Amino acid sequence: MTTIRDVAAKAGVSTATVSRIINNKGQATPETVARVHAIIKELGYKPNVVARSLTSRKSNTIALLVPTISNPFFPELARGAEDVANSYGLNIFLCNTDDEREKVNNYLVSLQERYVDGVIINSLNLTNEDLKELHSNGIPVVTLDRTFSTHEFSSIIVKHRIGAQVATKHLIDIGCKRIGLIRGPEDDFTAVQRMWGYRDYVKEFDWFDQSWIALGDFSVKSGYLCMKELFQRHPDIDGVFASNDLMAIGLLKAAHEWGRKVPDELAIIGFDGIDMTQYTNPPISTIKQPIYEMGKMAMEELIRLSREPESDSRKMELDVELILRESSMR
Amino acid sequence: MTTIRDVAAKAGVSTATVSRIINNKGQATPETVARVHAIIKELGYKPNVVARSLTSRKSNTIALLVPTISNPFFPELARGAEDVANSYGLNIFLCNTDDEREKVNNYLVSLQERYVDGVIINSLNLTNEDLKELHSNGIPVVTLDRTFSTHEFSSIIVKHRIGAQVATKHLIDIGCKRIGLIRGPEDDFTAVQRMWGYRDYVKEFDWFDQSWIALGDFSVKSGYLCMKELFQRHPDIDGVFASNDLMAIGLLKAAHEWGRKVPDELAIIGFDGIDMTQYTNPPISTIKQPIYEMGKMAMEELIRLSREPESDSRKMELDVELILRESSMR
DNA sequence: ATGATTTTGGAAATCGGTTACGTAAAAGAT
DNA sequence: ATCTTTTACGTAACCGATTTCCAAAATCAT
Repeated sequence: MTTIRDVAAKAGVSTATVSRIINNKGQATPETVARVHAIIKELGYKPNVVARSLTSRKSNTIALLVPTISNPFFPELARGAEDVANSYGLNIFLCNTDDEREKVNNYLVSLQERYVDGVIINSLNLTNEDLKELHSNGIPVVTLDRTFSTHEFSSIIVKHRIGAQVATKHLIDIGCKRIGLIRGPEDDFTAVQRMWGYRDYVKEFDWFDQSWIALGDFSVKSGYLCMKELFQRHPDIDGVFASNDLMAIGLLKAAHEWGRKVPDELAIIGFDGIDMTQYTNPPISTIKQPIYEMGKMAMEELIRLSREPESDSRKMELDVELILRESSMR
Repeated sequence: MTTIRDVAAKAGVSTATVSRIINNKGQATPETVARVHAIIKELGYKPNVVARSLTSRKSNTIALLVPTISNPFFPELARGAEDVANSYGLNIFLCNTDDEREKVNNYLVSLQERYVDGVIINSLNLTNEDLKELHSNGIPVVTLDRTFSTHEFSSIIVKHRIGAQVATKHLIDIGCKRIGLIRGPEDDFTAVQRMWGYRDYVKEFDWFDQSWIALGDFSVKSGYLCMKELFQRHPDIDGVFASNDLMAIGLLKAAHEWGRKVPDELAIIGFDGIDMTQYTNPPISTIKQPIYEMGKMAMEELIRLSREPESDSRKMELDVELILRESSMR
């Protein structure tokens, strides 16, 4: 391993000079600069990133906290973030929190110790205090799909409520008369938003009441179970908005088993826009979120924040898109 | 931030002593140990991991190199690895290589600079030299689904060929007379193994020739396209082994479009055992790999290697399991 | 009680950089 | 030609640990 001292010795200058030249701070004669660069190349010198981290308190590393990478929503997001990170020479720590308070906390502690340059976080069980702490340590944060009252960090939010409105309206438009909702977890911001979007459109119907809403947990299986529940409660159901695609896939399976023809007897629409929805039978209509884009934007925002520490945080809202497929074509 | 000096000062000892006590090396009076520990607790002192890395040349970090986390095979693997890592207090760098030589290379360089403690790698375009270099830097490596002649690192391999044999035999057993293969990329080790497994069983039939093999790239779309190709070449095809589940899903879609009833007119089996196969219509039979387990084992092996630097590397082979579902039930 | 051996713990170098401060030389001003 | 300002670069402290080497103190042997 060649160190900055080797370079300095061979170039006949001090390590300070070499350091200055590498980071082009301060000034130096063109000749010195050239000579040092030549020797750096000759020796194949590369600054030790760990040593740099120690003084700079930066690590060229970003942490990505997600509930679990197993949920197909997140790999896409991670990929978007990683692509940007990679192009800036940053590495990514992958952290699965399972939405558990303790894991979130452990990660937040260990990440700060490692001088991460920023954190992208999508997780329940994230407190305002966590974020304050990061902020006070000068670590920029971008939250995904969460809102907080404080304005010390940026966030990216998808228009869940509007998306859910579009989905519900679409079912109404194609002639559905009894529309159920399979919602997500009660403490999940996105699930709540999507539920409101659904309610915005069905609340005026006199058939509507709470019993048209089944409580799922965003897993395929829960979509399946919730659909069975809805069939039992309301044999006359003819349309369902599943608040994510995985549940829509489960729902579809339940519909087949129950012998309901999709879309003719039961129209279906999901939310997220994961790849798989186009390959089910029939393909499932969905409200597509710009997942990859979100990852990209989050990372870009983080990079911006770390380059301009004094700049204001931003709240961004992303549009969703209705993707029409066979599951809701009549 | 409280440093080791703060602790030393308050305890009235030197930093050397504190360091020794923390890492319990050397000896110290029980009283001193107790006092220092008390003060550590009192001050909430935590050793700075970056500073530690600088001297130890270790980072408590493992890198995971995968082609792309977007492929649903890898999140599961990553999750297995992360769970183990997390329980040992290690963090994971997620690296998407897209199987590109340049990305692999860039990562390998930057990871070594960061003193990663080990690398789990699943990627084509990985050369023996890359591995040698890691080895000479004392960085343990576990490769997944790749074999190399050198024995300086561990590897975990799934019994692809046997799995493919089981799959093919299964199709024969249920009465398929004309069985096609949708294989994976030519330079992919797993794809080649699975192809051989298929050939092992069909080579004896006189109907068999190369035209029963379509070349896919492990994506859903390519499964779809390959199936169309096979239908055109062999309208009498009545069974297909798709060498991964994503392609099986694409294939299923093609079968529907082509009006072939699955499984009665066309039996289908995939490979991998990704979650989604149980939710398609019909659910797809598959050869299940222990994906999560693989990630776990890889990480455990890596930890073993880094704790016992002199120990021998291991080559492990994992069994696969035939999962029977409707797509191949007659 | 004295010398030999073992414990305990401190001083200082080290890991590989960055940076505040200072000084000598060069450039500019009068 | 002299004084001031600027430029170029070196010295040394520092980031926060670990570790080698060594001395003082404690324990043991005779």
